[in-house]
Amino acid sequence: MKKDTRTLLIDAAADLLDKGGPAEVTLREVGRLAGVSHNAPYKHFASKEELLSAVVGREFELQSQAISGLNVQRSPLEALRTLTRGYIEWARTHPARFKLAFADWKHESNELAQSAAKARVSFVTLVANAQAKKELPAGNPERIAWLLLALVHGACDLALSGHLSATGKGAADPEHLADDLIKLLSIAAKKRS
Amino acid sequence: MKKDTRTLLIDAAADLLDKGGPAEVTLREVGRLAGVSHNAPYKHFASKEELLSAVVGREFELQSQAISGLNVQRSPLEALRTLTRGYIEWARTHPARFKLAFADWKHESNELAQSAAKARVSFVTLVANAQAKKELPAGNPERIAWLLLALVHGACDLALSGHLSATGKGAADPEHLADDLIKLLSIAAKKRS
DNA sequence: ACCTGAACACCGTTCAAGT
DNA sequence: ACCTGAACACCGTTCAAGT
Repeated sequence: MKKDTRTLLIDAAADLLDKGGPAEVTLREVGRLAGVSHNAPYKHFASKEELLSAVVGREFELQSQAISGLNVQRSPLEALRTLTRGYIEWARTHPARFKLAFADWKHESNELAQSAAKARVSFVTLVANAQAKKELPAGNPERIAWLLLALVHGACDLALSGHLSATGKGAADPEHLADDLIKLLSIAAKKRS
Repeated sequence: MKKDTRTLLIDAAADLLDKGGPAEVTLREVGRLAGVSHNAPYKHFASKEELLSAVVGREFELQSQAISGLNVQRSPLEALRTLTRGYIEWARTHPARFKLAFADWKHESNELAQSAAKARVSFVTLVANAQAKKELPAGNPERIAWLLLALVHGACDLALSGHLSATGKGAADPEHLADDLIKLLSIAAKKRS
């Protein structure tokens, strides 16, 4: 099955992005890697920004599939742990895609917002499941989902930019911080109100 | 008191950055705003990246001064709340500086790392104070400081890139999420072990 | 020591033209 | 419908020269 030019262009852009960030993604090199001329991309994307947006959109799609495909774990809390691990893994292996996914989108495409939103719906469901089993405190599940996501995202972003490398015993990597928050949440869940 | 050229260049770069991100910061325009030629910046900075790095360095310096200048509040917990509010305010009013501060620094200057580290020392001290008054759970103060910083940072980053705008009752802004975490921490502090 | 003006290589984008 | 090659404007960077 041959890939169409559009897909080849996105593949090439993703590769270059991984290699050296958005600056490394030149339309000339993208075209070369895809085997077309340096401005063939304009027949598929209105601008370089739209091409990069397509790369990010595909990332969100993959992520939302990964979440949906999560096997039922021993407990909802365990599933949440797996989920955060996946997010951290993604940020570590594809830092440029991670950074770009949360960059400022001047022409914020509606399509991009939708694929991102889709990826988060399953996440909120997991939280609600954990609440039903009293493994997380009561309250709006979206709010708790945001709390978890914000922490994991922030820890990844700080780690990637080298702002989290504590020395010695204070060492805190994203995995540890995520576990810390989940622990705090389960403590609050067990507290009699 | 006349500002020297170097300061004028940093001022101009910061202004352009606020206006439209790093792409808007062209050395030609920086020079024009500073009243010098388009390549005079090269007599003060080795590259555009170093100029931007200087802008970020100044931001961290200002932040560390702001933390040090925090008046003693009614409680350490209240001081932490004020601190997070300041961070969020900074991210909201200068989103481009915020994003740039945590971008990938290819030539990660040692100077930049130091000014960032300096800004965090006072933060850890605040956490330790709160622990001494039993307002935060025991444990490594750095670890708890990272937890707070990661959450607030992540919430700001998600909010800026439009990934946090929940609809209706699930609405979560950085301030709410920060309060949620501080609440969770104080619950854990009060729990008998 | 600091600055200027010309020049170079590179890149995003446009356009007229080809199949 | 999709692609090509030339061309344009812009930008980071370098260099020889000025005070």
